[in-house]
Amino acid sequence: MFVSETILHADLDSFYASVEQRDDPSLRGKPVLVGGGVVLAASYEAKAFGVKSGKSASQALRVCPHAIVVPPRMKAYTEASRAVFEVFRDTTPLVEPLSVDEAFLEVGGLLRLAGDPLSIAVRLRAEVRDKVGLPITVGIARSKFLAKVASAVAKPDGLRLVPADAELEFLHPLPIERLWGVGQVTSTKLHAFGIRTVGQLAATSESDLSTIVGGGAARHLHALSWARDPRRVETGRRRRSIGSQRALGRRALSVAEREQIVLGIVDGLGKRLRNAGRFCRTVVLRLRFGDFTRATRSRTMHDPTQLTASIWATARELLAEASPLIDSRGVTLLGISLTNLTSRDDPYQLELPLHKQSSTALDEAVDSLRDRFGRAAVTRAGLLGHDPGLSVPMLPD
DNA sequence: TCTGGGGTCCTAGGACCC
DNA sequence: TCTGGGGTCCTAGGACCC
Repeated sequence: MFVSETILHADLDSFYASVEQRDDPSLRGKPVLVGGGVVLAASYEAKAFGVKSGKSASQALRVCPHAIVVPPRMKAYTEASRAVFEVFRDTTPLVEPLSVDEAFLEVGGLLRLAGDPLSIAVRLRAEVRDKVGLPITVGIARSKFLAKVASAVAKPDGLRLVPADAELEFLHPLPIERLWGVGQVTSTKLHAFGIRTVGQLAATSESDLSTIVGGGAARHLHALSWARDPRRVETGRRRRSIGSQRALGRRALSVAEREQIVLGIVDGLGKRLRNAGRFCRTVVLRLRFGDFTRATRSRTMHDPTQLTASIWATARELLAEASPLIDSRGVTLLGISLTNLTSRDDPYQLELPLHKQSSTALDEAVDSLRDRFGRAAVTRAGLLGHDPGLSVPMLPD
């Protein structure tokens, strides 16, 4: 027996709201909104009224006046997420998390051990329901993209398999908004050319498409519309950035107040960095203004760091440089992102143009490397043996 | 009418190096 | 001395997703 539909996309339904309904029986079967100023999650009973997450709570209450608003309990969601991922990893070691509430699972190698993907998915849903008490939807297909579309179509509390020989039948009638990468902007552009369904997009040539959305997006969307998606399930993906931000309201803040806020953010990020055993090299200051436009200012440091003091020194410089911008436009949000993340054991690539090095220059290079990595780690012969670069373990801070 | 907080990926120009 | 082409890194902005 050979099965090609081996990728599962597992997605918890209205995650935060489902946890609230699980923990408070009086909320079950009722429209529930999680969040304060903004709706973080809406139960399906609320979604039936057209409530979407990301909208303001006051807006949501206008279309769904009898909705019950509850404050978020992040700890409970983190714990629920951990329990669900435990079920995922009991199912297969090949799990690729996408967020707190969804993941891809590759189950192709489990045929003898655990059965075909459909029965694995049935069991997975039952287990999440039994052990964690939450509804979960699973899509099954030959590719990540189709598995994700399948679960989106099957929601809530559903299961959907897209057979390999019926992919275009399934895909082409769907609206273009189902494609990964089509949001508000792209969908408006495509609608202007009469392209509303995936089938219509597939019938448009890639070169015509590229005049509407640009070359990169055209290639990507055209491939997806013909169900071409070669990406495999990856287990070892690491976070590429961490960040934190604060909405400030409209009141003008003094320089000291702004610094206090950013220092608080940096302090939290430094702790997260150290807990994760990671280092950053680039600090990004994020700003949002009264008219909702945004700006960023960034600086890359010479050496990777996980120390709050080093990050703060850079963040403070960026903040000072952005002062004129802030004073003239009025800032309503301050945030910091840390990128260019590395770990202690990542190899650090040194560029040494050896063919141009004089003997003296090489000696100097050896000395400076020994200063940094220790005498034993670097030899002159070792340097000459590597052309043009040298990999040594990174030893930040 | 009013827009939170956490992320990913892509593009494009300029500096710099070979 | 003038010239080209290619590659990488940094910065800024933007679209998109949950």
